[in-house]
Amino acid sequence: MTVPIPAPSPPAASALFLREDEIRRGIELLYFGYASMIRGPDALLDAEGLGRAHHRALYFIARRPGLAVGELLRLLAITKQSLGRVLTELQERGLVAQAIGTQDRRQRLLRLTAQGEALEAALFAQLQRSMAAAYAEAGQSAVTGFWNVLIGLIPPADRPLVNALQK
Amino acid sequence: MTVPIPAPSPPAASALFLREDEIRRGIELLYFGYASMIRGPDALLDAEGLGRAHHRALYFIARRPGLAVGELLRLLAITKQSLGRVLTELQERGLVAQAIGTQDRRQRLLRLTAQGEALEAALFAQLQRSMAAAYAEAGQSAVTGFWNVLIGLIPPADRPLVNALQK
DNA sequence: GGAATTGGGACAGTCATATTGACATATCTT
DNA sequence: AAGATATGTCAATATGACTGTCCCAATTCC
Repeated sequence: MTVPIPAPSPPAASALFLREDEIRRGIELLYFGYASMIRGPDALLDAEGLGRAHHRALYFIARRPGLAVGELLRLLAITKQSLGRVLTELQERGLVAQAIGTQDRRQRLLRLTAQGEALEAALFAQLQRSMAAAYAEAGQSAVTGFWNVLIGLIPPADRPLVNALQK
Repeated sequence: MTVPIPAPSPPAASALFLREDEIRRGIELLYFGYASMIRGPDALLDAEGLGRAHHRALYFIARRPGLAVGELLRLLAITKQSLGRVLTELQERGLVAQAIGTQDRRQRLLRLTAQGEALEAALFAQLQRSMAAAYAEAGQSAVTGFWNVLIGLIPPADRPLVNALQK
């Protein structure tokens, strides 16, 4: 097991956190933490007859109103055929609306309707409940560490895409 | 020189770390971090003709050799019909073996064959590469925060199940 | 000892979400 | 005018989940 070891200087504690058990602990917590979070909105989605794929699309459209279909595709990392069905359904239900791009008229800019905003807000409230509770329980300094490890998991090439979600 | 150097300006969680933007940041990083991690072994799985569901089963059987089918079901949080197909395939390929429980002879205790261990080790190496790099980049104190927030996401009732994976 | 419960397995049908491949149209770039 | 890009659509397929039902063997309860 060859792992990158940061540097020789810091005493004792620093090398230990790359042991297999520590790695497995991180994998498992990431798995169960992620699963627990996304399970929150399931009841609401079921009641609407929507799935998690619809939620992901709603989430990013809410986060970046006016994003183009191609940007959403890159965020979701699925094929346009897969997204097509989801987007069509969301539009048929009046949750999402399209507008033709102003700079590039080939683009279709997506945004939520008032109805879509209401649903997304309700879904978000479920995620928020989990996340806010976890933040509060762990404390602010833990949150910084949480973010930094997760950023480290994302391939550098993908980070600009993720960071662009922040205003 | 003493500590792994984080990226230029690691965005710190602000004092108002419960604001909507901070919550959304956590949701997004958790989403992309999780997705990035589990994408690592995909090429290997494809080459074997296996899917992520097989990997999850292999992972937990490797982690807890001799666990019963019911325990695996609780970890994966799926139905036994869903697990049934996965487990059958893994056994047909000679990656997983069953033994009758010693205390309770109704139980089927699962473990990896030598072949299964070899495959799981290769799959784990992929996960490890991501996670070790993220740990090294973020630094040890970040890892503690990472764990603590993730633990906070897991409903208290489920935590014993997760913690029991640690020896 | 008999009844109820539990652990595991199996069959059948369905659904949600993803895939590949091919093709079409409008628009932008050069 | 030619080529690239953004989007949409049709068709077929795969994966991984679901519900519902039935079954057997072993354990536990009374």
